[in-house]
Amino acid sequence: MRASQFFISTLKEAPGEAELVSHRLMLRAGLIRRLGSGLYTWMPLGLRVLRKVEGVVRDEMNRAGALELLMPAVQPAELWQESGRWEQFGEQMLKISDRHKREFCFGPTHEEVICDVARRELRSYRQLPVNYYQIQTKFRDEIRPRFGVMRAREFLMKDAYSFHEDFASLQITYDRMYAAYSAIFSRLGLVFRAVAADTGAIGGSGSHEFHVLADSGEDAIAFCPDSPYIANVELAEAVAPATARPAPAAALTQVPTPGKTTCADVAAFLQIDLRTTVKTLLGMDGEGRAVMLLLRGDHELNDVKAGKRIAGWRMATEAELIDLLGAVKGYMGPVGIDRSRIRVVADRAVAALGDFVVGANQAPLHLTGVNFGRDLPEPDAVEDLRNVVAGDPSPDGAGALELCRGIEVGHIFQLRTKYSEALQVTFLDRTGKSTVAEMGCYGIGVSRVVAAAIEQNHDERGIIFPRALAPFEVAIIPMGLSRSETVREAAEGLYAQLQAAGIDVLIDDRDERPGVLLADQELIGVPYRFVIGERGLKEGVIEFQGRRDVEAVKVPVGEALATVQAALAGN
RNA sequence: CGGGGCGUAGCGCAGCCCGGUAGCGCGCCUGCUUUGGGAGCAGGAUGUCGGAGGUUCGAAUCCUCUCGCCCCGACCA
Repeated sequence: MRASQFFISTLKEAPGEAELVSHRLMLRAGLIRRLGSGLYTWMPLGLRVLRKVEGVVRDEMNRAGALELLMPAVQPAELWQESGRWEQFGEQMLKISDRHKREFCFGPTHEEVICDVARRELRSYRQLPVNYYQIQTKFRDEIRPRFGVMRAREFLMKDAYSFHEDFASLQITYDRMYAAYSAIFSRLGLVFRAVAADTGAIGGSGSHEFHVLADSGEDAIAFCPDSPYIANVELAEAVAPATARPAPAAALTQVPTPGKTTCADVAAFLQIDLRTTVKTLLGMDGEGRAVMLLLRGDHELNDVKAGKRIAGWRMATEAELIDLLGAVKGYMGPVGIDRSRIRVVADRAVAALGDFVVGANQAPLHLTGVNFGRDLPEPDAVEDLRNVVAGDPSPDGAGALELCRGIEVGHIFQLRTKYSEALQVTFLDRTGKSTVAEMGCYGIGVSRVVAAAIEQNHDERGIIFPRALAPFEVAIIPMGLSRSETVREAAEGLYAQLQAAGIDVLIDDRDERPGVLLADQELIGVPYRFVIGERGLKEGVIEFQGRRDVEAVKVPVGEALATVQAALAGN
């Protein structure tokens, strides 16, 4: 490609809207342009990158035996009513109606549609297993779109859905997808981890998320450096303390703590270890019954876990709080409450505490030296309610957990029969019996991968694309193209040579100063470049430099092709 | 949705508090010079000051309403 014939539109300064590095760089490099909140145009340069990701994904999906199809982006409401998700999906779904006032949605996902395809087409176990996939634009009306293409409302996704005669077959395909995903993200040159995950709103049983590791990631991941254990913090189990609860040693004492309404404040004020304080959270279960959650002062509630242990869990409203405990915000506690009205669920760590500190349910007072069994009844239940923290023992017993952050770029689920049941995807099994198909689903956020890759690969000059996603693999940058016939000949010669060799090459023949050409190449993230100038040509050499290299190397003109080929092969 | 903030030239911003009819840098256009790291000089173009209403002799500036966007929390690829 000739830069003069292409469209390179770089910005020296990033628009103020962009916060995240990848977002700023994508805007500055002219990969994307914003149309509205969560809506982006992929400019020619950015589209090349997006297409490269697609290409790798498609290639590996095909290799893993999946079949590409393309479903409509717009889907009729009836299908979603059938699965029960028309209402359930809620505000995230963009609902639209046609001229006949018939209702549709812009597909946020395609389980319903694929099930419709499957139930019409699949009749016999002989047709199974099948794995259909598509690369489609999705729309989810996110509560808060942000970080550019990272959490856009409209985004490009690869979604695959497999159908099986039994669970064993699903397991095989699931494992194959796991392997395919690993191959995809490896080929894309990303540092990633497959992480045990919560199944979230989509439902089902087994599930893994694929995370590109980056400090800016929105997900927290717990892993054990001494074992293969790795899980999303949402799911990671906080194991019960190994030590038994100590016997009460201190007397129950009421202490005034004016203005100290958080555990940290109270601990600092009383000069005690934060780990001996207990925080009290009041909420409601799905049936409107009050539940009090007890967590150690240094721990955080894990909402996903709470939701799983207590069906319909939500935090209490101000009014409910006043009704149940009086207006004692900041001074709530489990001592002396009406246990017939309020169920107490303690986190495992709390259950192992003795002589702890809680709010006294009276304005400026806390209680110290509190003990279960003596000062208040044992909790009604002891559960794992908290987020793990660094240093917690690994659930597999192999060592201590550490935390890192990741960007979720892929997710695979064993859906089992949740959708196939609702939408009646049945087939005749080996015995001639009508059976509901087992189902798996497998997503990759194609557009998000681009942002994640940049998040992981950049420096102060710009993007450093891994070869597999780079818009161009090599840039030829001639110094003074318009002034030097020698330079022109050498540059054009190399350009033709690289093109003939099938290398994705950009020759920057724009009438710009050298500084501009070099800066643009670096911003855009082309992984390799040749700089061709009269100075070097006099000695018969041109300069070759990898985007991460500090210095260029001088290469004899005749060896240029072999040099890039070697570099590209090693990448 | 709740909490914070911002809308002034293509981009980044100043001006607003204390009303007097809009400015800076980058970019863009023309010419000359320059040419191995985002050039120099000279000349030039560009604004419904987000929108509507109000106060005022006069509004980017004050008031009211509205729209859009960004940031922090619950969602997800």
